Amino acid sequence: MTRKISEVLQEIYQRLFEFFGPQNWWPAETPFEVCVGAILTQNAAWKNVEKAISNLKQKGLLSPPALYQLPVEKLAELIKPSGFYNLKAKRLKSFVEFLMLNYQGNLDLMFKKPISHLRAELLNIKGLGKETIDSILLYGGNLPVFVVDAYTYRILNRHFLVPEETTYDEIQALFMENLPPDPQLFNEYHALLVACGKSFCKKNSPLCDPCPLKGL
DNA sequence: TTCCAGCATA
DNA sequence: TATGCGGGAA
Repeated sequence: MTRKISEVLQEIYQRLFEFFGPQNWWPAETPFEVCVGAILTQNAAWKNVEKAISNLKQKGLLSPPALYQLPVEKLAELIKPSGFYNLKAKRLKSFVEFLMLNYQGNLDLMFKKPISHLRAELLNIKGLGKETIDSILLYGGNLPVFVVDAYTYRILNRHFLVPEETTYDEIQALFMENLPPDPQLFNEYHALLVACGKSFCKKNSPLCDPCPLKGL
């Protein structure tokens, strides 16, 4: 008797929530801070991103107009702790330019666009990939988009729920077609998968025995 | 020395 | 498909 995917996904969520509790994502004061954090945290530890964001905050630069004016070299210097700083400075500038030129720097306006249109628009910005964009949509815009990341893939794959070659879109569809389209649920679910990935489902030496998903 | 809330390029 | 990008923490 093979269980329905939706039941398995619900059980994963329940187990993780009972073990870890609410994760309170995304740690940011404003939607714009979510966007900046989403770009800065690309393949970087969040602790280091916090330092970079703190630098921007201290200088009063954490707004679309301020970053729009700031030279990319200055920006790179300030976000150094988050790593890949020259690259990420360009990416931040690209996003802010997009936001200023198309939405007058107004994120509320941007998030009013139909999700599929907006997602396609954002995908055209160099340096914004699917995970970054979906994080912005879900955590910045409170839109019902499921965020997939390396932890999500690893956890599903190790439990034989998806094969090796599964794509981002396929994993995203798996969640979105088998769960109610609830932003709060998607918010908590992704955050819990990250928590599980960091604590147990590690890249090289996974701790399967004490993992809350053991025996799934 | 590894690894991190990825992405673009060749 | 592999590689560059990179500082900071474990």
